[in-house]
Amino acid sequence: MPTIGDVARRAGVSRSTVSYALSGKRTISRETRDRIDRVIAELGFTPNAGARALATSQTMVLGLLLQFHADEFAPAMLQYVLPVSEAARRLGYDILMVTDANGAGAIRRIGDSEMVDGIVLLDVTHDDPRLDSLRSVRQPAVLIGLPGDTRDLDAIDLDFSAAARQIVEHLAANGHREVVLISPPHHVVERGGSYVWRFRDPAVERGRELGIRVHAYYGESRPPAVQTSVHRILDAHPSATALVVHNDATIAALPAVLRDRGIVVPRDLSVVSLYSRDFAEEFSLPYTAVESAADTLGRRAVDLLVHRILDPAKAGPHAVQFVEPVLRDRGSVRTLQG
Amino acid sequence: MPTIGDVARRAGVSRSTVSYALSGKRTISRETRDRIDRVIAELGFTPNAGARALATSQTMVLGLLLQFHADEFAPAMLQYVLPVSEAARRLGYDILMVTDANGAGAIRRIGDSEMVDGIVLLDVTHDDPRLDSLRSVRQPAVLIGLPGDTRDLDAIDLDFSAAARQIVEHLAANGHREVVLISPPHHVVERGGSYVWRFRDPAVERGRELGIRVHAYYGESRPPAVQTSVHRILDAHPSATALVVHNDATIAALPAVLRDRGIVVPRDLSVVSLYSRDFAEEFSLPYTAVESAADTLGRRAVDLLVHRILDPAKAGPHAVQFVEPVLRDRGSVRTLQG
DNA sequence: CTGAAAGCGCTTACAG
DNA sequence: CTGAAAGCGCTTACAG
Repeated sequence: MPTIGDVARRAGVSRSTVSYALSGKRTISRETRDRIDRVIAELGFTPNAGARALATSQTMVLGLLLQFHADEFAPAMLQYVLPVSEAARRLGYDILMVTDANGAGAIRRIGDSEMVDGIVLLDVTHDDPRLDSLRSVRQPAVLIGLPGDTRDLDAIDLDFSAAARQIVEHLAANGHREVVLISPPHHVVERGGSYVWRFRDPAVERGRELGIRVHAYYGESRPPAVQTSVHRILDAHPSATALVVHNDATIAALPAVLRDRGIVVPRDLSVVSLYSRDFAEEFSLPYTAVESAADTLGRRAVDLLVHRILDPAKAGPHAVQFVEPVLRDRGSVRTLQG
Repeated sequence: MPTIGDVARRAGVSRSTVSYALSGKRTISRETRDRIDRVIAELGFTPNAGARALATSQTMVLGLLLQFHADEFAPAMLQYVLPVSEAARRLGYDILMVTDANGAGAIRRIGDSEMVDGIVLLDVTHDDPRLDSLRSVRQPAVLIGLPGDTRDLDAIDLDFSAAARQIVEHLAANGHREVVLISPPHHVVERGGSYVWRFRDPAVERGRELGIRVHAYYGESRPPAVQTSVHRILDAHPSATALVVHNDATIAALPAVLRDRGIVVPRDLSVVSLYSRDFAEEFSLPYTAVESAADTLGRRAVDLLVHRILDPAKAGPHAVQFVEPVLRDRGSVRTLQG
């Protein structure tokens, strides 16, 4: 690979002039610039990223920390990865994807060695053991998800509470008085997946206010347990008129389960859920749903992070941002006669 | 962050001594080493990755090129990502994940700027437009998948031909004479997904040799088209005794489809497929299958790549490696009476 | 409008 | 067993 020195020599200028031509940080005469450009093209010169990082203290790389849980429905993860990666590229950043089982250690490793300018943390839990590392590291970070303590950190997540209220209100407006809620599997709660209770509790609460009984259950993460659990839950509540599903694995399996039971939606049962547009497409789900907007979350997380990297002062104090969910009516909720 | 100079000063030695203590590339007295180790721990020193890369011309990062196709069943992709990432970490490498729509340009970018020491290419097509870039770049690469022209490149893939023969032979051994094959969707062929014909053609051929009629069809990538296509295909061949599925979306939907038709496997129909163990678990699939071994492919691709990075001479000429598939009998093929 | 020089933080021959 | 120095390839004050 040619270096900036090769370009300079061949163009008959100094290395600094080539550098400034590249960065545009000072004015260069038309002819010099043209000559430099020509030589760069001839030689196929690309600046060495490591050297540039060393000189500028900027790597133009963001760390993306993922955790794969063996007991989880896999398609969920991917929904964040692509939007994050694309948003980063648009802003000139590459993505260092880190999947170490020891996330806290990995953060220190990529942070202290200055491999990245910032970090995006996925799949954040209530008591996430990675947060201390994150705070100990020079680089700013953005969490996707909501931990118990967000001190010194930026976080962004869907407003699950608002999502729950929207759904319950939609059901109330259509005359429903008894509904069943299927949350993510219980092990997600144990792991500290706060979105479980941040959705469930307001759903129950808002139901109470509106005179709706909400029977809350945990779902399963995989077939065939998913199917049998739904059967069991529906068997237990024959008078419920609607099913609220906050669990990807369950909703993906639902069409088959309902067909088995001879249930037609919304004639025999109303269904509302919470999933992303991508997910709905992937599994061709016909249900009214609050959109979890993984792409919006991913994109905004990156925007936030880059903003804080480039202009920490202007980024202001650390904060939690909640993304307002949008209910997309696909007609799977029946209007009951008073 | 403290630098190697800070450590040296505090330990009362030269920077080179600290460096050698870190790398172990020359012997250091017991006391000096202990002193250095203590100071490193005290200061929390971690070498700067950019500086090290500049000095050694090694970044200890591998590029992983992914392509997301909007028309594809998403869970497939993820199966490779984790094994690649874990294998890389075990060997001391991090992963730069690149999802640019313009893969060829991205390869040049991360290659020419020396951001990576090597590249793993996923989702390789027959006429992959990224291969020219790959050849133009200094770094070695390993493809997962098989292009038409592998000149100057290492590639690794499942031996789809052997997989097809194993399956057909398994059916033949159990007395089947007429079977239906569902391949991936036709757009995968158009995109140059050679694994489609590398499986289908030998299946048909081996069938001919063994006196088995193989009716070959393309599947769909999503519900509900997946389901209706299976119904249509089965309707067309009432006398077929077995179904061979080489399509993730189809096999994931199959349990529901067969239940709809009142078909019990293997009583009424035998089913054999081709998928990974992870996939089988994710969707709880009970079918006899040749395992596509995404984890083995990912791991061996990384091993190969790192081998070629560290010792190009010993790595020998570029080659294509085929991974021998293993048929895992789950009892979904019925033995027919002669 | 441009250049010479210092510096970023490492590694590694060269010397002793 | 250890150190002084050069060098990796950039950027950016400092000077003119």
